Amino acid sequence: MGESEGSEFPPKKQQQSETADFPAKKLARQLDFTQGVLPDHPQSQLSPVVVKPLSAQCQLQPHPQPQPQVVSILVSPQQQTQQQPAVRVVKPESPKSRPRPNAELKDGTPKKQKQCNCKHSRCLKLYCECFASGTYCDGCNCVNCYNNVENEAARREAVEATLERNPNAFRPKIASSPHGARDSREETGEGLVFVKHNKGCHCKKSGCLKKYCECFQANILCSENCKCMDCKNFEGSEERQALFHGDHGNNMAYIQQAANAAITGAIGSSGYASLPVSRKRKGQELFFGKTVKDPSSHRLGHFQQASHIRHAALSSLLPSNPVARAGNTTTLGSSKITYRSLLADIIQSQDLKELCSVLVVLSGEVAKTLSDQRNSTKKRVEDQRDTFPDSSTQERLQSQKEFDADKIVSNRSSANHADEGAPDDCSLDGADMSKGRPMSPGTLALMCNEQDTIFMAAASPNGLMGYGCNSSSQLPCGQGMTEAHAEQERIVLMKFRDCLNRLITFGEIKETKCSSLARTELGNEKGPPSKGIANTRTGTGSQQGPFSNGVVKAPPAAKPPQMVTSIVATSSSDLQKFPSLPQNGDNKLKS
DNA sequence: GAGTTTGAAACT
DNA sequence: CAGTTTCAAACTC
Repeated sequence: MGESEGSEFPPKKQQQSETADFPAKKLARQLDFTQGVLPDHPQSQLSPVVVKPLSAQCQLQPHPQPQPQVVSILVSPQQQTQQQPAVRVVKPESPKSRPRPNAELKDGTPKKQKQCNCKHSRCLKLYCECFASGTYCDGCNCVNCYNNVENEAARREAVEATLERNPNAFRPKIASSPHGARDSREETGEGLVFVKHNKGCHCKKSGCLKKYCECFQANILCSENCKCMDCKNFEGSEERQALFHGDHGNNMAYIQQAANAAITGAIGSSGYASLPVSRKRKGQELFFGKTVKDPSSHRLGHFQQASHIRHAALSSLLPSNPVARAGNTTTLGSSKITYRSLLADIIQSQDLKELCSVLVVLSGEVAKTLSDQRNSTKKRVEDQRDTFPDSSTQERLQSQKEFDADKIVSNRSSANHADEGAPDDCSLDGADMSKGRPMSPGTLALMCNEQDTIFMAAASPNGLMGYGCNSSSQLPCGQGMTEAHAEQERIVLMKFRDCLNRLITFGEIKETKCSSLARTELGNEKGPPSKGIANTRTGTGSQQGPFSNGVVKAPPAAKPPQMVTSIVATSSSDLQKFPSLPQNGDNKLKS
């Protein structure tokens, strides 16, 4: 009733002529809004992902491709007739992370768009979810809707009014904490992300455990921003845990799927939606200080806590970079689902460099060995030609030469396997990389074309490819050079494959641990809930993670850097078989 | 589906 | 800023 129905929204025909007088600044701001791209609103570029309520969040949702989406409001006027629920076009994406609880179906399938049911607000106030989310009403069940193209003037004015009341009205309510305050943080599949409700809720009766509560709705814990009463939406809350763990089975499957996805990379960014885990308890934890609390690290988030600390170093190769994505994911609000590969912690950018160095060195060494081999063979042939000038002997010598070349390959392969010792390597080696396997003309042509530009260029800084060049210079491109590079490529690829295999193995180990952890955690939480500092983990302790509990056989090197080092170290040991291998590279790997 | 409850938004 | 009203979603029956 408080809204003067008539005066506040003049007839649309009139209004549309008024809009031209907006100050430029205001107009620009409105344009931001009307285009669905709000300033500082990164999540507007992400696909809609739905935050499920705690009870429903146990299923792994298919992750929409995070392809950027222009969220300009494009609903055509023809489709925007008021009160036309029958017409249902795809609504532009919400630029706002305002909780959109109905944005999905019960089975977890994302729904296109929330349909509002406004009756008295004309869909021009924040009461209206469509309006609040910066979208036109489309196919809604609203009455007397002005949130459409036909009433753009009125709508714009309403936007203006709303922004004057609250400049952040259309900004995400749920956003990452700019300073990464540890309170109210959320552990996601991607490591810890600091999220909180910007304004906080003010719930009184719901205990912040119903969707009336915006925090709960957004699947975050209440934070110090909240002014709620009798809040139960904090880490360690019995009520909350009871709610959350209503369905262990799904949760477990969820975690398992997540781990599998991370390992197999079946999902692009691989991973899983953020579990409703660990955040901070507003009251008690603030009382005890922020560094100690975080019993958070409870549940799935255990092993991800370390990654949270180190995530800044993750390379772009990794499926998800928490740092890069934190802004997006955390401001998603309703679409706050994050993904992270289980391998994310394992590889650091420096490790990739090391691996590349190893491969380059290995390549150079192969080239050198080949070159030496050919030189010796050639010399032998020449010597023998002088002794046995007959053609049959020449053929035999040629065969000998080819045999020698093959022998090099064979030696390399066996050397690779000799010191790897990893059982998981056995199945893949050798067979599919058959030595002496003829290369297709296309491959040969490719090698001839690329060798000087890519492959050799990569190694040339070390001067290692000089061997290959020397070798090549002695033989026609189609033969010696090609063979040399084929061999180099083969060895390098094999080694790279071996590294990948090892990486997979580590990932599998990690998966196993995660699964066991999840089981353990779920089992433990059936018992007395952790509250306050009782189960507080220290920051350093959490680094160690739950893997030290012996539940799962720990890998030889549990820490990511060590993992990678050991992965690459295989190459290092291989390189030792080459007497002329530069020591620095070896030492580097071993260090 | 109707009625009730709830808390954010709007208003005073 | 606090209190009240309005509003629409969430919830209950």
